[in-house]
Formats: sequence, structure tokens, C-alpha cells
Amino acid sequence: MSENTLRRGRPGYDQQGILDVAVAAFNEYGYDATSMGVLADRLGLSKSAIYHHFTSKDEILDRALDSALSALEGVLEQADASTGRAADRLDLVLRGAVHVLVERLPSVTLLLRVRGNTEVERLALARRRAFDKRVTALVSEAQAEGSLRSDLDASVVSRLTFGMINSIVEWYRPGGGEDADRIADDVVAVALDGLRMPTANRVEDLLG
Amino acid sequence: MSENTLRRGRPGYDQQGILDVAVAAFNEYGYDATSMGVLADRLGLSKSAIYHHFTSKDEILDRALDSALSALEGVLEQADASTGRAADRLDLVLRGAVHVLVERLPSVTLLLRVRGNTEVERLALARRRAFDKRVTALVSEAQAEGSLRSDLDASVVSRLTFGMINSIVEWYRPGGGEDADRIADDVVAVALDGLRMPTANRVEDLLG
DNA sequence: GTCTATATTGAGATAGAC
DNA sequence: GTCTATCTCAATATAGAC
Repeated sequence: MSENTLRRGRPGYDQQGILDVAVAAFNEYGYDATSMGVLADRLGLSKSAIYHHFTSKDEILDRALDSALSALEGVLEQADASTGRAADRLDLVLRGAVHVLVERLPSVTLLLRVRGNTEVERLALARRRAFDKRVTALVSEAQAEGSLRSDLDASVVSRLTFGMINSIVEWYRPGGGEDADRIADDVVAVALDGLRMPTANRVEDLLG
Repeated sequence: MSENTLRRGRPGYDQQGILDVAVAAFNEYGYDATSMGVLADRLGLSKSAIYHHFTSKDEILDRALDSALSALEGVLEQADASTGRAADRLDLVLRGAVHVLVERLPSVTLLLRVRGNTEVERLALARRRAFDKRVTALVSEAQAEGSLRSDLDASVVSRLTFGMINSIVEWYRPGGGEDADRIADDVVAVALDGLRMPTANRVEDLLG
């Protein structure tokens, strides 16, 4: 909701309006390569007008990353609130993450590219790591209850699965015919059931 | 081979020696955020000494990206040279890509973060897109011959699968106990067979 | 092959008027 | 809430000596 809010007054920006334009530019050129000058040009403002709304370029990044992280953390909260089996809760997390990714594509894209150069970035990375840890715990639980195969390491599984989900930001574009539900179905289909035709030869046969 | 070459003369760098240090720094801070100054510090050289070996910062990037792209394209060449079924050739491509990723981790990591800001970057992205297109064609072929399930779009399948593979650069670190073969096995296991325990309830039952 | 300058450009950020 | 003008610093790159 916060990311697609329309500005109230026509002339003059509020924080959210500037944020939307800034995040789009950061994703296009990269955060470091986006100067306050080109940002001002895109907004049709002067550089100093931006500083009326944000105290620094860093603060713009901070706000954007918080939007993505809050949404992702919300998915875990919702899943933890459900009382189902670990496999059910994991399913909710995977589908929920795809939805967050699609609905907050700009800020999540930005989050996934953060390297940890500044304090703001390091704090965001720490929140991401905490998220990953909780997902890994959920995978372990699902393995322990017998819902997921146990021959793969839980952290490798959660990393590969979220690697697949996160890669969606590289190609998904809104209005391209595929909606979030369909993509979530595809992700869960590949992650849980795999690509192989049930009737085809197994890899063991193919590779010896 | 080219990326781990030891320098011949002890004092004084050759191009490869500078390249290794530069790529490591680019991956740590991001290309744009890495100045020639910190690069010089890491090398124990002055900035101008670097310009003796490379005409520009851009040229350093160009060399590094070419290393990654050549290796990945080589994987496709090898697979195309084999005469097996499409499913077998796809298997070779997936495992080969994991190996390239692990063996040329620095340059591939750099490649995966390129945004397309400069001509050098745009050319690299074009080569990446060509690679992806050939992989998608291979997936289609495997679907047509009945080796892979056909209810998923071939381009979505190849994107998700390579999203999983590419995400390895985010967490794999050499000497961490897991070797490339093991990771390739895990990737192929998840991609082809999925995570679900064969005997467990199916998703349809879980979600209604 | 490396150095000490230095030229030049553009960055993030501020002052103060309107 | 936005502007013009400017400060300050750091960036890429070059010149020319050793």
C-alpha cells in the first residue's frame, strides 16, 4: 500500500512520491551510480528540494529497504500465527514471499542488491539474515516431521529455494500477463515436485 | 585457470594479478563504489600504476566479465557437442554452470551484478541474454521429447532454475566443506525431483 | 613499472532567498 | 516546498620524472 500511494497535493512532493521515483532510479542505475542530480532531474526538482524531504541519500535508501523488510517479516509472522504443520507454514511463506516480491517489486529489488557498504546497508543485511534463519528453521521442522526429504541440508534447501524466488525480480515486470498467484504456483511446483516427468527415466539412469 | 594464475615476477603486477585484486574489491564494495584509490591501496600501488596496465576502470570490468561469460558459453558448447537427449544435455549444462560458478566465483559474481550502465555492461548483458535463450531452447526440447513436465513455461523454468544456480554466489565460499560436485548434485536434485517426500501428502491435499 | 604531482569533473550536502 | 548558488571533497584520469 505505502509504495503505490498517490500524492495528495498535485504540485510538490511528499516523502512517498520522492521515494517511488528514487527507488526506481536506484534499481535502474544502481544506488551508488544514481546521483542526487539525476534524481532531481527525474523528479523535476532541484537537488536541494530533495534535502527538504530527506536528510541524506542514505535515508532514502533506509526507508526503501525498511518497506521491503517489513513486508517480508510480515509473511513470517503470518505463517507463524497459523497452527498447521511445518510444511503448510513453509508453503505459506514461499507463496507469501512471491507476493511481497511482486507487490513491492521496486523496494525488494533494491534490498536484494544491497552490499553492506554503509551502516544502513549492514543493518538491512542483518535483518535479511534473521529472515533466512527463520526460514531454515522452518525447513528443518518440515524435514523432521517427514514432509520434506531429509537427504539435503536445510540451509542449502532454503537458500536454493529463496534463490529461485528472489531471482524473480530479474525478469518479472507488472502487466506482463503473469500474475503473482501463477508465479507462486510455478515456484512451489518446481521446489516441491521438481521438473521431471513422473514417467520419464530417472537421473540415476541418465548419469550412471 | 586464468583467474588463479600466480604472478611471475614477485615485485610488479601483470594484468591478471591486478584483475584478481580488482574483481575481489568490486564484489566487496560494488563496482561503482570501488574507487581507483582503494584499488591502489589494496594493490600497494599508486593509482597511476594501475593505468599502466589498464586504460580505464571500465577495461578492468570488461576483462573480468569476459572471463565469466567465456566460461559459461563454453559449457553450452560442450553440451551442444554431446549427442544425447535434450534432458542429458540440460543436465550437463546445469552441472557445468555450477562448476563454472564455483571455479570462477569472483568474475561470475561480478557478472551477475552488472546493471547495464555503460557500453561494456550492456554488451555483457547481451551475451547473458543470448546464453539464457539457448538454455530456454534446451528446456523446450526436453519438454518436447517428454523428459520434462510440459505444464510449465520453458522460459519460466529456465529462469527459475538459473535463478537457483546463480544464487549460489551469494553464499558459497571456497573451502567451506561443500565442493562443486556436491552442490551441483543438490541443485539438480531440487530442480528435477523437488523437495517433497515421495510418500508425504501432496500440496493439493494441503491447500485444497 | 612505478612514482608524485595535478588537471578536471561531478558528487553529496548547505545557505539563504522566495 | 522549492529555488540558485556555492562549499567541500573525492572521483577518474593524465603528465612527466625516475
